[in-house]
Amino acid sequence: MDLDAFFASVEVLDDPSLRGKPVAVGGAGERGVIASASYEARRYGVRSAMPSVIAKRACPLLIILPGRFDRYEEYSRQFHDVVRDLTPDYEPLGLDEVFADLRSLRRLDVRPLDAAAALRRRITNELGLHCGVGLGRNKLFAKLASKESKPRVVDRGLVEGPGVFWVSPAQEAEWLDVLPVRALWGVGPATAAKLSQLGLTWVRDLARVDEATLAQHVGPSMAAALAAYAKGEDFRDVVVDRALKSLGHDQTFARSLTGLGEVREALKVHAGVVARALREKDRVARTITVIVRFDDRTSVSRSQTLSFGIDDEDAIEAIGEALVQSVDLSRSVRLFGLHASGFLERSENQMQLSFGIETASRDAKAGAVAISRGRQVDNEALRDAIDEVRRRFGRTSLATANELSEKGVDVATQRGRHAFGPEVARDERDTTREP
DNA sequence: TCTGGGGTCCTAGGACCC
DNA sequence: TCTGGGGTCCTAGGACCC
Repeated sequence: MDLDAFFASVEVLDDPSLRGKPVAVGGAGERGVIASASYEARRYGVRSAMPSVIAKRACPLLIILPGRFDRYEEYSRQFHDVVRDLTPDYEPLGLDEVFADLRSLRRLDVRPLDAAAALRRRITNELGLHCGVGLGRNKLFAKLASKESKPRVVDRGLVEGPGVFWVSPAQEAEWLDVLPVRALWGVGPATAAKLSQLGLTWVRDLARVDEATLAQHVGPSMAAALAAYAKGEDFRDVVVDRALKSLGHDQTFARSLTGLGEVREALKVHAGVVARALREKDRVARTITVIVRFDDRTSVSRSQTLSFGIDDEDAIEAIGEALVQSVDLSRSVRLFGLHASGFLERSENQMQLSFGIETASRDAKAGAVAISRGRQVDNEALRDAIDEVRRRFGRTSLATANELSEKGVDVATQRGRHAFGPEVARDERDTTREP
């Protein structure tokens, strides 16, 4: 099941004056891309993943809005609530899509086609959104069916989709027969090119090569998946409650950064974002990774794994600093990313916390972390209060003196007064909240 | 026309342990 | 003296999905 033009549709719901207009969500700048486009925009050829510059050219009146992901998450939760009423056996994929295992409906004597239609009605009535449902014997056919359920643009006009589509077992073979390999899960541009070199364009072509040969070109894992798909088989289960494995923050800059100084400034901001995300999700991370992409779009990454988990900005920044130092920054940097992985439950980390300094001294580059860990314990109450204020009033409602100085506020003259002004206090995206 | 940001998974090499 | 085979963990890079 997946929501139609999700981000763009939420924007239209929240601002009805956008209804009927070509709307997209994405980055509007020179380096922006489209994340989601309304059907009106799609009539002009606007598609997700398209560079915004191209989208504007295709559709000069296109309205490109920045994403409001907190809002999309609210809708996503409601979407999941409706799905959960149907079955608890579902697996979200991003914010706007779920795979659901409907076998439990059999016991209740509910037909999947009826359940799907009822689900669509509820999504429309309760959320004001539209969604398509694809039914099939496994994820492979469900996904194909879901695509078929959607509205389509034909000759610049919009053609309604059926809303619910079922690939029945009897039809599976004929569906596979006309399917290009590129349409399969996991086959992107690179794999499609490799397969093309082997003369494999269609799914039916895959059936005539043996898996070992395939594996030499695309690896054993991909080969096994492709061999299965060619037979209409799909070994992927619907996994309920998939655990989060990593989180991070990447930013492409409108103007590339040059030199260690500018990268350090980005690192500081990123460390704050990642640290807050870890705390919000109640995780501590053992591995910190930095990613640097240069103007020629080549990337390098550096990572370090500690013997204990961290979740505060000072520690993450300290590790990030050491990692950034090991990157040659003589070329300008279009993207900087900071990621955290190797999660521990906070309770699993307690032992490490009390032995933090001793443990850290065994980690080659983690001296700085030991210091900030000591400080973290002292400041935990303050930190939690800061998190809470930012959660309620927006990320920019509080700023450190350093951040204010960077914004040009003369912190020294502000002592004894509230050292913030409207330019930093107000989250520009949300004017309904008064800090 | 020139490509985001949130993620997951796979591969390959090296270090290390038993 | 030179050596294996099973396994885990870490690092770096790449492909892919929404």
